[in-house]
Amino acid sequence: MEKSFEPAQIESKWYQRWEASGAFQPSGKGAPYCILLPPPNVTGTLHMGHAFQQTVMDMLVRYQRMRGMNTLWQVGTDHAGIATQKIVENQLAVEEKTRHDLGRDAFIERVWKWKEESGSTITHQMRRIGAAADWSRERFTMDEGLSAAVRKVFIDWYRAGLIYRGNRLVNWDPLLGTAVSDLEVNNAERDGHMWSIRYMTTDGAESVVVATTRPETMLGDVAVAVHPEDERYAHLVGKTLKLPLTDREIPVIADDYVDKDFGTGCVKITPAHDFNDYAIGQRHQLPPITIFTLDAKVNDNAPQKYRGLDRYDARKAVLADLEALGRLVETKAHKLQVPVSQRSDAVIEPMLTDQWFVDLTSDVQADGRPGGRKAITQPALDAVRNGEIKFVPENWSTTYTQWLDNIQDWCISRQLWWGHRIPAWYDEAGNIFVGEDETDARKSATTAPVGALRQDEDVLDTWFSSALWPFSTLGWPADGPVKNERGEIVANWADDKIFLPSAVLVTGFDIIFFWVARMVMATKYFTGQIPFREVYINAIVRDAEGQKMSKSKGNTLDPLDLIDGIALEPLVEKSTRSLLIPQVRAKVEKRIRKDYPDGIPAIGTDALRFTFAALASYSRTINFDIKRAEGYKAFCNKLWNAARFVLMNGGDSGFGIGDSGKPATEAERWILTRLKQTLSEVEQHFVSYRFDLLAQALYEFVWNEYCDWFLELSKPALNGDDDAAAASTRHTLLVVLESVLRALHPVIPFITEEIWQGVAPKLDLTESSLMQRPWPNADDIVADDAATAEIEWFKNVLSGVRKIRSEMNISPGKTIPLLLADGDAGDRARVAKFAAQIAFLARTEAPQWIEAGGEEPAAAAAVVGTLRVLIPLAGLIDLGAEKARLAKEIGRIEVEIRKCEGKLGNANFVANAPAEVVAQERQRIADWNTTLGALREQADKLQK
RNA sequence: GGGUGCUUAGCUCAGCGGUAGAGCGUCGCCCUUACAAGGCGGUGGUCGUAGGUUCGAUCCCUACAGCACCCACCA
Repeated sequence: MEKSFEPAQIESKWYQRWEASGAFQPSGKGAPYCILLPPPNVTGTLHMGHAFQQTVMDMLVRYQRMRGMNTLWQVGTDHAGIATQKIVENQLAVEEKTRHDLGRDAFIERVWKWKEESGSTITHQMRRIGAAADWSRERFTMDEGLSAAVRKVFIDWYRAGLIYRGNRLVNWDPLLGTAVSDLEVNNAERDGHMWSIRYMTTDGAESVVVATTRPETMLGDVAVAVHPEDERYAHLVGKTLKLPLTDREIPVIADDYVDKDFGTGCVKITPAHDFNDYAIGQRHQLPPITIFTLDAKVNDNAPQKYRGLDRYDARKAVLADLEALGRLVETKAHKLQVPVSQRSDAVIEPMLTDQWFVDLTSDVQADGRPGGRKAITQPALDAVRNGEIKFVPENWSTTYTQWLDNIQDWCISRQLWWGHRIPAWYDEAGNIFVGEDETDARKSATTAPVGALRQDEDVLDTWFSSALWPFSTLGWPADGPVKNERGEIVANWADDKIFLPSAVLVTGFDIIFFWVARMVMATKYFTGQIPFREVYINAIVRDAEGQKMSKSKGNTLDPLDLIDGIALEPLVEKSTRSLLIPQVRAKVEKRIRKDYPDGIPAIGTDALRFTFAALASYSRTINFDIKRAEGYKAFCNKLWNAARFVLMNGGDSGFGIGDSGKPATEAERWILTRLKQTLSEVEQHFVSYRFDLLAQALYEFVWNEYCDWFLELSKPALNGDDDAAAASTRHTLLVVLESVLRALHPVIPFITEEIWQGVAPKLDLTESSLMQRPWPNADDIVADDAATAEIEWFKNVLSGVRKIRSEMNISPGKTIPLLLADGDAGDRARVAKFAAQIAFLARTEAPQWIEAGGEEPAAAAAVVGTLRVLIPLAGLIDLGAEKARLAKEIGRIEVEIRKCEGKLGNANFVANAPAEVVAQERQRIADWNTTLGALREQADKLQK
């Protein structure tokens, strides 16, 4: 083995071998265990969030596979409608073309071509982090099988009356030219103004003042509303107002929606461009007037002079004209929330358009069939409420249920080209025909179409196909094998439905609504099953200071740069490449040069994964600190070197892993006991998804127990005279190492495999890969509490000596005499048993007992129970310093004793506390008193 | 407005009713034959504030303060 751990060489080798051997595919034995990869966008590249989330999934999958489960990690990518279409449109823009120049077919062909060329970047990057996923079953949301599922779901829901087409007010992105769902709209706080405008009554006798942040929409006003109980305006209700700048007259209406105390208490009503106003318009049968075109310019419903103006230009014009008319009463600064499209940053314009919706809100349809709330929403709500689906951490279920309780119908049509085209056709009379294709649509029609049929131009929301992921990837709805474009079988519902429900969904909280809830709805409806039993909501990865990672801040990290390392200049280049604003560029460059003056060191995949595990508590965010990762690379190196030691000294133990008898030494029986405990803990932490505790348990075991104590204790055993002890120790070194490699494999697969290959032959193991080994079962290991007590004693003795050495400044290399006094028969026996270990590890001469009443030289002392461990002072130790040290120690123990006495002296404590707590407290005080006695005796001796 | 978190060592975080922990940092001694990416030893905390429950509170309850995030929003 190399002297230190070099991740690069190891990683490239093992992943290929694993994948080629078919180790990532379901094994056919054991109970099914499935995890669905949240399909990343084909356009995407791997970021820290992916790397973290995928590490979590990979740990679970590898663990369950070792436990013998029939494990499937279902992977694939999402076509990501808007995002992908935008990328290709941007490419066209460089050629000064639009998608319309190409036409629909040519454009889509171009997107497919782009997808084939660069669409698999992210899946290749996934391999770098070691994802043991079944690539042979990789799917794409627009492949043939999944598209068939989309069509069937659309058609079935349509025929069940659960999908409808309607002219509704929707969130319209004027830049992208499509509707978007409520979820795809964010609110952004902007500095704006509040303008107050005077509207005169038709008779010119009176007026009202309305306030608005969007004065241009007055061109579409259909009323002014006041509160029904507002006495100021009661006499005006029913009268009409002259709408300024237009020749229209609009009524004053009364509606509860209006807040009497806000502003003037008068609200202008623009149903076509505001969701609240739309509702009011409906209540009062006021037909909406749309005043914008789909690209947000004023349309022909407005007066001539504003037509064709962009909405913001129209605002200026309207304000100027109102000002000129003396109708602008007030202008004041106002912070407002502006709805912004997540995908384009364009300000959303509510628009009346024809769209397709999934009914999620009606209880019963006109014809008596169940409505969407009953058929789709309620079952999804029940699944979580009744505990069939469990969120981890649990409180996310509140988020989920509250959203479903207040859900709106889902707008599923998008005015895009890239996506699943809606399987609906219109005849010349506007009748709708839905079916697999035009023929099917005609066939299933109840009325004969008028003239030719024309397919709906729109595509479905990306999340529509994502919602089907839990069952569409398994082959639904086909009744036979589903093949990919290369003719390979990727799924077969008849066999694969055993993987539904999957075990756990690992995903971010940000897509609970977009994806999680919709998967539950669709899967419940179409298969009658829940899609997954648990939802583990993973934390969001932030930078070391807890800031959100963003390119414009320059605090993003590319997981591959952490794995491979990157020099400063390439890092600067890469981080600033896509930044167009010079000031931002300069700021980012400065930050990177400050944060990474030497670039980023290569820490390797294993250390990165271990870091993710160690950070994955139930906390909502994890702050990724590269220092932490470097620490875990050191851990990998530690493991590596421990293995080197074992292999160098271990030789061939002469017997296989199964046929060891009782280990010969206490140290072996102790480390096996600790291994057993560690394995049980790790198993629990897997169940509760506490990867931080899991990583910590393994870290502590390897470093603080196996390396710090067992390896050190093994040295005198291996070099001693007792051949049986040496052979047994050699064997136990190997057995514990091999077990811990198995336990660590789900977290750090590469290094454990590499080391295991060296260890396996020594234990006559015949598997070709660590991946084929079973999970180490804690139940197979025998615990030995007596041995554990012996080793705890030993550690106390040794720590005592080390402390003296360190505090008295005795050179670590110097061998010193060691005397023992007092103690009991047990101490005698232990000293005899561990004499070689004590001498070796404490760097002392062979321990000498001072018999009772014997001559005792001035010495520094450590106390273990009644045993005094003495380092003679002569020439080594300053008497005054030792006295001070003892006094400090005595003082510390006296404080502890006083605390115990305080408790035990409290009658209420003794009366009310559980008996074992009282007993424990009595034991503690007894122990402290023993130690204190020995220390005082020592202090007396020194005094003489 | 509704909801959900968080506040513990210099930093990042575990612990969540009975002796305050880890990693990193920091200080001291050591290149001891697995590992200086290391070894050994140390320093460092009135567990956000104020009440309450309890024999006992960092942990449970209440209020308050500060910091995040999600949802819905008054024109």
